[in-house]
Amino acid sequence: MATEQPTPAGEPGGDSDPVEVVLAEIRRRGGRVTTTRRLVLRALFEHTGHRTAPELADDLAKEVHAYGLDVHMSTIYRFLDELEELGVVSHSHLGHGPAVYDVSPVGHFHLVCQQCGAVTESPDVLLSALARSLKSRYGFSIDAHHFAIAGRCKSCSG
Amino acid sequence: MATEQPTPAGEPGGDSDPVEVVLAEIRRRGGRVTTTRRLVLRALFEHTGHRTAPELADDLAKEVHAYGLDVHMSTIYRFLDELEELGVVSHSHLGHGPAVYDVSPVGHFHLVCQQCGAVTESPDVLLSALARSLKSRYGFSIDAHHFAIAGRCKSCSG
DNA sequence: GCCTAGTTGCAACCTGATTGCAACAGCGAG
DNA sequence: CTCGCTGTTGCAATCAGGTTGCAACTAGGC
Repeated sequence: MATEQPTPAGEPGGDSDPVEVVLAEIRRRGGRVTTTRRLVLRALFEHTGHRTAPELADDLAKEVHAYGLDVHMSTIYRFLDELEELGVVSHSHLGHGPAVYDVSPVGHFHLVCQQCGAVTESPDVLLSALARSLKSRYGFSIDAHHFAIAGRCKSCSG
Repeated sequence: MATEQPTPAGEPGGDSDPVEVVLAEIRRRGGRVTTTRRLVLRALFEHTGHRTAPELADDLAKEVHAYGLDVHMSTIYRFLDELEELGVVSHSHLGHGPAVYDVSPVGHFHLVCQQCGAVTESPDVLLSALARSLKSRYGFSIDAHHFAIAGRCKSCSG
């Protein structure tokens, strides 16, 4: 196992490489570790920003060519699905194009009920589409840390 | 653009029907008023919620059947496009399904710069996707009126 | 009533995404 | 090391939402 691929990043010790961490988790769940999956994960983690499945496929097409492999869209979608279940990535739909996949956000923002004061945590990813819209339209950057959304929680909105 | 304005002099008879108001605006722009368009508009205004183009088409298929007409998807999409330019509706992409079209929101929310205090207005529609996500995931209803987003404006984020 | 320019129906096409299935391959048992 | 179970992949077919080019049609100004 963990046949260390010569990682270009030169990470000391396999554990710090998020790619290998995820692969280990997959294996623990009874999944198989394949070259394709390692490559998809690498492409995902390489660029911190969001990627679409087609973009991913395109990147892989180039990199993978060196291995004489061909990575199909269906494979990518199926794997991304699995990664999402694993909590490694999450996807959201922006505008017209394809869905974008982000490596799961660590942050969250807060929903505050104006009636009962209850606070609900929501992952930042729900905000990403809005954040991008506001950024591109007004040049406005949301401050996620100081960000709370006012409204009514489930039990108070009845 | 002359969105419907409540005339101080009082509403003359037929003008109160938003469908006819929009049709009048279309005609004034040199557009043609057709039965199809009247029906699409009626279907749009009938349900206040958001509708998808396929839903719209489905509704129309039934209603229009009485007129012996057939309304094509392409026609609906083209007309919705035009309505969007007119400012009558706006569409947004939620989840996986088709885009949803809403009769244009009247409201807007505020972007507040934490550094210089500048306030930017942004149409509520940018919030609709977020609002729906929060609603379906947490049952949380955003209060758009008391809603301000904190962050940095264009000039302060540099 | 005529003509022009806006509209419509239609069919072909595009992209993103999903599915069924046969072939393949990881990896643990033996 | 080999075998075989089972997860994974490639592929082609399929689906859905959406767009476009074009010929036929018609609203509405003259």
